[in-house]
Amino acid sequence: MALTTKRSARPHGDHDHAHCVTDAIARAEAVCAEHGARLTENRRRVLELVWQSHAPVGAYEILERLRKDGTRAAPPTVYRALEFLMEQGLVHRIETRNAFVGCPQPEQRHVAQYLLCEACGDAVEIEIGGLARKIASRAAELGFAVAAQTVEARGLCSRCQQTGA
Amino acid sequence: MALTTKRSARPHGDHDHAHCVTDAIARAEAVCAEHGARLTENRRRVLELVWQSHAPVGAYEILERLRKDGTRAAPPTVYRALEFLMEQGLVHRIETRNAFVGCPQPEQRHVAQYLLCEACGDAVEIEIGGLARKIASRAAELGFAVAAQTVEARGLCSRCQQTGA
DNA sequence: TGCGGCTTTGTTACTCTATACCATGATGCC
DNA sequence: GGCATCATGGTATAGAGTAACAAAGCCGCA
Ligand SMILES: [Zn+2]
Ligand SMILES: [Zn+2]
Ligand SMILES: [Zn+2]
Ligand SMILES: [Zn+2]
Repeated sequence: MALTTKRSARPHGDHDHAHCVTDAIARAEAVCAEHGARLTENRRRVLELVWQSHAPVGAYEILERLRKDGTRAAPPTVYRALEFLMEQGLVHRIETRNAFVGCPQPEQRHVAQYLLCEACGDAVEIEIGGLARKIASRAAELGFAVAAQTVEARGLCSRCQQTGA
Repeated sequence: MALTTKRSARPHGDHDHAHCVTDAIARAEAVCAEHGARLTENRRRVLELVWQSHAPVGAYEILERLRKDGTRAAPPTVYRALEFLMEQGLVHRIETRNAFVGCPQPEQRHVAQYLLCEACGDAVEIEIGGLARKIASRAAELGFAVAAQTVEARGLCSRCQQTGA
């Protein structure tokens, strides 16, 4: 039973998204093994559901999908899995949407920076060189010690700009 | 009936906070006049309540305080006022806290960037030179048109670092 | 093999945040 | 005064997140 199709994966379906998912799971296994953490069935399932699309997905949407599998899940089930996945760096939270998205680079810890398309909902994780450092160093000048950062830009992706015009 | 005191204003009460509030209101009047917008009694009151502290305040906390005034307010009352105040640039939303804080520079539109202390709750609005531009230009390289940005850094302010140590 | 401690999950019941919707009232322009 | 527009009141409900406690699974060790 395929979780995803090329069509549903990305509004602009131009890649083999099934590969995104299987690849993400495989890498998650490796990351968890490395960390000595247990990627249980629930956690793996939630990760798959998060990876169903490149658009951030809400916790309650995950919950619905879990229930369609026949499992009787409640909110804590989902939130606990998400918490674990975030601790492992496998999933990031999109603050401006109260939603979650899979990380394409879980092997190395990083500050996540996002471009969020307001038309198609897509989220693209980027890393602007020196940006995180710049924020931390400016904060340090003010005596502030940065522990975590959130950088999210909203607007229109290139595809949606063309479509809308 | 004074809205605020020096003590309650900032965890590290080292300034005349009453002045912050009256100044903020005065400038809000000017900004609204400039925009041809109406700073009604409700909106002014909500703005005052937001300015009660330099820590972001939740919508329902504002609601409680409104009710203590004797007014029978409901959530939409608060959210509508906040929406208006944000449109006018008088208030910013802190995404990582689902809370709102007054803008110290409402006269000129800008992207708000914040340092958020996890110990005392204080929010300091900063503007890191070139940061917004850098984000927008990197996005543009990827064909993405940025409409709005969120930049929030969490950690410890200088005072709380000393206190904790 | 069975015991004891730890981690993970199930379940219930909330709290907090935010919005949809419709009715009512105020404002200002002609 | 009539009318459009803006602002508020008020109810109900949707959406997001957590507290608390019980049950089950896993692991190392006797
Ligand atoms: Zn994909
Ligand atoms: Zn798009
Ligand atoms: Zn102040
Ligand atoms: Zn502090």
